[in-house]
Amino acid sequence: MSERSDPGLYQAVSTNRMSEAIVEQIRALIRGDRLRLGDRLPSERDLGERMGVSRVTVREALRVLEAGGLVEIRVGAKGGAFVTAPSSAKIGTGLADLLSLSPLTAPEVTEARQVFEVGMLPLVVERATDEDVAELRAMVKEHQAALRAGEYTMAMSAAFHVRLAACAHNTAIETLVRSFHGPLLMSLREAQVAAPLMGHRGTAEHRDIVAAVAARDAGRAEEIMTTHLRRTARRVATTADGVRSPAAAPR
Amino acid sequence: MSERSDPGLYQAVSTNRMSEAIVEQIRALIRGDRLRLGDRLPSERDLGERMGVSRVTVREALRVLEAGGLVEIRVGAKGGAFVTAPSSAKIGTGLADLLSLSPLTAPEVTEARQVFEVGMLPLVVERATDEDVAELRAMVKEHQAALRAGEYTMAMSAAFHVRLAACAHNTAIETLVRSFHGPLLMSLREAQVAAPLMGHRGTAEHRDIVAAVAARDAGRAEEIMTTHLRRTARRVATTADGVRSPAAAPR
DNA sequence: ATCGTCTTATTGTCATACCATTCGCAATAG
DNA sequence: CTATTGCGAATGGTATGACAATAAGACGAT
Repeated sequence: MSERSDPGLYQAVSTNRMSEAIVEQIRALIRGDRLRLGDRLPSERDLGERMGVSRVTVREALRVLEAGGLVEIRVGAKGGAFVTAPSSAKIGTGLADLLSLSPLTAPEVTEARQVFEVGMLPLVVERATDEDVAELRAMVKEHQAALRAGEYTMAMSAAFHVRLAACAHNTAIETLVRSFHGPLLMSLREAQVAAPLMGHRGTAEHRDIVAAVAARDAGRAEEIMTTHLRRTARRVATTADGVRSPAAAPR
Repeated sequence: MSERSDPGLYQAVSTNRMSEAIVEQIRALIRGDRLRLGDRLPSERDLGERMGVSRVTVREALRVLEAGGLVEIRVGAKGGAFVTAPSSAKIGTGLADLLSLSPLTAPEVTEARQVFEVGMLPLVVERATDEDVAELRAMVKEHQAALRAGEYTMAMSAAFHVRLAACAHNTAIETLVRSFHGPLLMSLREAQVAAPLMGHRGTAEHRDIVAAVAARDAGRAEEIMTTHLRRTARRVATTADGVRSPAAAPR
């Protein structure tokens, strides 16, 4: 992590794999805007013929592109590979996969989340519409009802945070927050069961955050959110030492 | 964007593709810790036989897993698919791809970046070691020299920001910052040429940020960074209206 | 006009074969 | 005895050709 001139952007270009070369070529076409959203690539046979490779090779390339969310593949006549914008959901799950399987630990992810979710609040406060606030309020109400019914879940909490992020009216921010909640949910699901009372304070804080947003009081929102997330952080710390604990428990 | 109970976590499970089923199966094995870091999967032929599918199908599954950074594939005797932790670099490029090809616009990404890079500063200030500061200083010096020589590039600026993020000593944060810089670099490369003088103020601000970090003055660091990034944001706004402009310019 | 049905283009999968790479081991040379 | 060389086997990478499954559109029968 101490490289000076930031490699990591410049990847090893040596790939003695035909399919990888094809992936790069098509990726370049997409990045370079020569292939656009919705465009259809030639059929597998066609591509293979043009590039002088077999269909298998082309197919492997397409699999990779598909996995990366760059193309969508449809079967049947008029089917084929279509350039697609990775949906927000696709990005989210991709990110979640990456995060949950990476060497990142839960505390690290949680900390990053704190940075982000607190940092976004000024934008949220500035841009939240009346509809946003109304929906947040409804959400809190709903969650509190669920809480009384003993049906409050971490998913609800996550939904709140995502909805709050949406108030920043910035897709990038919302996507990131959404992604953060994926892997964490997994690691926290049982913690929730272990500490069901947590929800009381949690939803109360949610309510207060909404109030602060409604009052356009960024400082107060940040303050509450900081406390709120710090508690989550503590919970993470006491539950697991990693999203995927590096030295896993014996099976 | 207004789903209440956060689907997106629950994906369509219907995939009538053999290879996808295999992917899911292996992914589950990895998540469930039945396959661990460094473990070697059976050979393609072997896997195919066990699962009752052809080698091609297995290979396509492996391509997907490989693209997702879950396995690494080595050729030769004793080769095969090995379970691997996605490297930070791999995550970064995956993220970069996702970001740069998503419907996210450059202003959005920039804004998210502002949130994040400013928000992380307290952590940076708190945790930066003497070595960190020394290296940052060296970096700034180097960049200023490059600037005088007319060789200052956006890549250098990006490297600085990444190095600064590394001072938070949190891999998640560093990875995110690194990822943010990938797509942005692309969209800014020519802007840099258009406004070469920009570097003077940029490096000066970098220097001041380092000074603030050294002085453990989070407030000051945030202040400078905010200004610094706001200028970048303006540059982005005037250069392109999107990382990948949705309605692209005619070719 | 509407509803099946056929045609056709395209992906999904298979079986087999051959090449390239790499590792381990044994034969051989010193 | 040691070091080098060379061979063989395991494994991924690619090619070929074939057939099945699917979906869109054309066409024809009612």
